[in-house]
Amino acid sequence: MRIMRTARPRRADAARNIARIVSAARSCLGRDPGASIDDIAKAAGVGRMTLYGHFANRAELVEAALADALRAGEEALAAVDLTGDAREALTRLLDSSWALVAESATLLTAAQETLPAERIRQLHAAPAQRVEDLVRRGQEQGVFRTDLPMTWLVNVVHYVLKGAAEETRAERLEPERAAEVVTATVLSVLSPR
Amino acid sequence: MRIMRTARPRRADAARNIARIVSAARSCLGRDPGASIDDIAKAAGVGRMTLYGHFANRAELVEAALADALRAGEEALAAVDLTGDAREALTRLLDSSWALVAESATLLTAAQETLPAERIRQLHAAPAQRVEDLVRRGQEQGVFRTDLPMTWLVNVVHYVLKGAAEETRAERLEPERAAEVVTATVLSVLSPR
DNA sequence: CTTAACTCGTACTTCCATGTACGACTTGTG
DNA sequence: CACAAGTCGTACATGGAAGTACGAGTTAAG
Repeated sequence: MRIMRTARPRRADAARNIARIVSAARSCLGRDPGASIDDIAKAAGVGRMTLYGHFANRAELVEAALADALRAGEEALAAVDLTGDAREALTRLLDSSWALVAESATLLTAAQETLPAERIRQLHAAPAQRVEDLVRRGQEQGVFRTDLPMTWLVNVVHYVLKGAAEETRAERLEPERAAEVVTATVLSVLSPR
Repeated sequence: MRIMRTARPRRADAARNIARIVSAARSCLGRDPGASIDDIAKAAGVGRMTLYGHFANRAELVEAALADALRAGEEALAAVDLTGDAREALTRLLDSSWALVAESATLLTAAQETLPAERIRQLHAAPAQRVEDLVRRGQEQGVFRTDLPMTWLVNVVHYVLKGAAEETRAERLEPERAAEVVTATVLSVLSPR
């Protein structure tokens, strides 16, 4: 996104187009990680040149799309009540996360091909921290296991979510059951032996 | 691989080159799913034209590489004792699978970008069946859960293995601990509540 | 040793996506 | 309404990888 150094305010139509482009990028890259700039511009109902007017290159666009998806996710997740029994809190968190992750799993793949790993890690810091805090709290309550590395416990949640997204896409798992299956699986992984 | 219709025997040097190419393809695609034909030919110590003499296109080559990896896997896994307690059998199977899957996870990604999903499913039929049989036997013994769909139980094993491979590559998980962590995780997922 | 099989360099065509350059047209905004 | 801001089509330059064509040289096998 073009940097406005001292804030000559952006024109309303430009702002609207940027929003449409980012949204189109999220949905196109969410379907096909290799979607071309052209595809995205078309999906946004905008000329390719307009797109280049706002994003200098593919990487900038992908980053904006990923950042937007994560921002939307943060918003939804901030509303989740994480107090009380850690297992129940995790269930609530997964219920809210499921749709989000399923939607953006493919987008993340696209990002991994374009953006440096470090940048992606930074963008994910907030949601990862949220899960880590919850897992730690569960460990202190004695309801979550402590015999595996913390990073693994946190990331395996992500892998299970991604797997479920793939199973759903391949129609081997009914979307209605997905959240339940994910929750049951993750709780099993986190429970002490 | 060029089809020999009525079996004029292949020359020894050609057979050797084919083997080198397939092996190079496995290792190149195992590092970078987007490796070019040229890269692979170079890694095999062979001219690009020689490669095209044996494989008409990229897809054929990728398929040969994947098939070879799976063939090697089958060989190793056929030796595993799957009798007795299903949990112990699964532990043995995972110990042997771990290195194999870690090695070929990226190759599989490459295949998914080139080959039709159906073809990949076919190639994986044997190993998937092996896991499924074992899970079913565990269920009959009452040591594995029955409240989640069979396809999920089978595939989640794969997702955990792939996840562990990624964690290892990112150096967030020590290779020595990987097998243990995978086993503990998978056993937790499969155990009844 | 003869021959067919195989190797492999060079050079070429094709294809596709990225990114740039130009310029005319349209539309918000003060 | 005037002008800057923004749109966007056409055209072009670049670059990388795929796959083809040719042909001279090399080598295995009977």
